[in-house]
Amino acid sequence: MSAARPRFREQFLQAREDAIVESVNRLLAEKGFEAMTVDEVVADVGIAKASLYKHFTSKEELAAAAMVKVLDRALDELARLRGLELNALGRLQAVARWAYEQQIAGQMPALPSQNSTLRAALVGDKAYMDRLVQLSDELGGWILEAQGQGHLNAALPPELVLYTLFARACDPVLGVLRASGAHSDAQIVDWLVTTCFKGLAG
Amino acid sequence: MSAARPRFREQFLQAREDAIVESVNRLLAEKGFEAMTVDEVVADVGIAKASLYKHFTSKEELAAAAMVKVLDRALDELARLRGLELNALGRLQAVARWAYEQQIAGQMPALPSQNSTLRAALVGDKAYMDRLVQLSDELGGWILEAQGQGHLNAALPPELVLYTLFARACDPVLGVLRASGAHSDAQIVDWLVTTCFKGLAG
DNA sequence: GTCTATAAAGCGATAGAC
DNA sequence: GTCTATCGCTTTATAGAC
Repeated sequence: MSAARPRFREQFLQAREDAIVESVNRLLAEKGFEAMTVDEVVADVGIAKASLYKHFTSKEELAAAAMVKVLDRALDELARLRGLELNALGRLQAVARWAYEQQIAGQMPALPSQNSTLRAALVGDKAYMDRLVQLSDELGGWILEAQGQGHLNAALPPELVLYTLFARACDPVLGVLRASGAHSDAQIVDWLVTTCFKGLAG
Repeated sequence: MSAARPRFREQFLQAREDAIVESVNRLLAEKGFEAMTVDEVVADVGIAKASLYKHFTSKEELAAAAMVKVLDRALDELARLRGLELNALGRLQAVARWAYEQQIAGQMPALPSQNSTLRAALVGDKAYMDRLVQLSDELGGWILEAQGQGHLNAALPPELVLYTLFARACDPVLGVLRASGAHSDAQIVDWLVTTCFKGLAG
């Protein structure tokens, strides 16, 4: 163990890890897990591949680190929303809006639900699972509250509502609609929040 | 050109191609485009890889052939629905229901919207594009009709409704809800059709 | 057209010098 | 810890005999 200025060294390494995770987050949002290569990540950060593997032992662990970060941002947003004067439905709609805005900003990593080795790495990651459970618990509470107030369809199982919110956070409709270039980002987000909660019907 | 029983030979080759496309369709529905390997396809059909490449010149072309088949099935369903006594909204809901049932049956191939080489192969495939345009046109007409009758939210651009229907056909919510094992397939389909058209709100 | 065998390339991960 | 160089594996695609 070196004794000389361990603080500086520590901070430098932490900053490098943050840079890696930030690149991974952006690349995952851009192209998804399978299309993202470790070579791209290291080229983007400007380090050698072997250096990256000193910080993270696998590509899956990289993705897990990015997911931890996005879950932290989501939990921060939930905390912020609790401080506002909104009912449960309003908070849930605000969460959906936040997720769409993250996606527009290129900050919403997209992971394939099919990849088994990735899923195994995620469920084995305590930092990830803890945050996922906490997020699900808090949202679950809001869902029950909104259903009790008659603001959410009480005939739907809360888990269905929760899964739907998670799925809509990565809704590909946003991307194709945005690529058409015919509407503003704000307009698109409004429409998507509307269709999520009120559906397509008139 | 051989002159001996060309009909039989032709039919045999057609049957083999059909078997290939059927395998591709199932594997695409199971694991998606990137996770599906050509080796799996040929192992499933029981032929050599070089034989497959005599019928299809690339993995992308395989996927396109599977998409043509599923679009044909969709167009057949649209023709069937036109013969029923349903208004435009009812037909659109029936199409959504049909798509969910295809997904449950493992017959709805899932293609990544990000893969650029795949997209290029698809837009360059006339058979695929013709069917996609025809399907979009017919659904677009129903959407306008339902909006005119006040049964669909007329404030939403028709393209948004169309993209949403396409996206919901591959909605991952169905898979995770089904994996939980707590509900019947019919119940899940009903819920998803409801959330698609009426949203989560009560 | 179908087969066996192999080429060609991409990618995740690591060895070993510094 | 970081680098260069490379391993080892997977996967797409093809060559050449039959």
